[in-house]
Amino acid sequence: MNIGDVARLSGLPAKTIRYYEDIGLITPKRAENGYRRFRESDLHKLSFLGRARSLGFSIEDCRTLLALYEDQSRASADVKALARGHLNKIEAKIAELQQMHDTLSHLVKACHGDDRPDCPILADLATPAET
Amino acid sequence: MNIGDVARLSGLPAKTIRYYEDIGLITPKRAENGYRRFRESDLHKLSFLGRARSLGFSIEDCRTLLALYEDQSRASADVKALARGHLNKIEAKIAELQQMHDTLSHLVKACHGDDRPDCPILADLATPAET
DNA sequence: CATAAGGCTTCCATTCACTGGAAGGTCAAG
DNA sequence: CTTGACCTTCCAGTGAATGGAAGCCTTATG
Repeated sequence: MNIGDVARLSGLPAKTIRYYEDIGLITPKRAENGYRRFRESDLHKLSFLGRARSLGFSIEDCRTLLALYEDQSRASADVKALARGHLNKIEAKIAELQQMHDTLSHLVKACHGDDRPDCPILADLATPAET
Repeated sequence: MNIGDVARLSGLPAKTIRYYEDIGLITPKRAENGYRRFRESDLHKLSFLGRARSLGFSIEDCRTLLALYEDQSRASADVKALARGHLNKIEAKIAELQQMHDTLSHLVKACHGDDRPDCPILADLATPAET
């Protein structure tokens, strides 16, 4: 398979696939003409990576997950710990965004939004933080 | 005031303040020795920027907000539209993270997390997307 | 007066995970 | 033979800083 084929099948852009080779996540063979030649196992890895990335795992996490996946003697505890750690980060990020959201939606509601300059949003921004 | 003073007072790192000058958000004067000389108005702008950034506004949004803030004849509708747009992005991001969170926490719960290799998290990642 | 500590300057590189684009080689169809 | 779709590499840019090196400037102390 050429890169266009695995791109279609994995749903990843060809650029991204080349990048993944660059950073050593996959190591496709080369044909005589220099084209990358992908095997089923490469495609499988790429799909795995795409799914892991869509769950928000970092590239380094993906590297670890791939290694665990291929290690037949892995402990599921290791996978779970990694996922749990990522989940914690997601939760922290959601909490942070929720905080922004609450503050901002309050301000947006308070702003009458007409052609007058008076604006509670700008007033808040101009006010020293009250943490 | 030197950069260290405004850094302390605004809560922003000196590096960040220099960067803000670089991209034209502030334009402090210079003393004879080459040091940046900040005025009260610069400090005020920096605090404004810090607060806006903490609400997640992009640098370009901050630039616009600052311009609106300084435009005495602004329409509050313009500020509100910008904030509303940002709020939409926050909501989209929260929804995306919440989706990741739901999927991942389900998987984490399903993983027994012991020393056996069997793992529903890896099984999910190895499964083609079902979108 | 010398020196040491701390503050200031600029400039360059790095982060993360791609993405865009240029310049050029390869291949199959008409 | 040419067109167009692929493929290749390499370089640069994204956002928003952050880290570090090399080298002035200032202030306090011995």
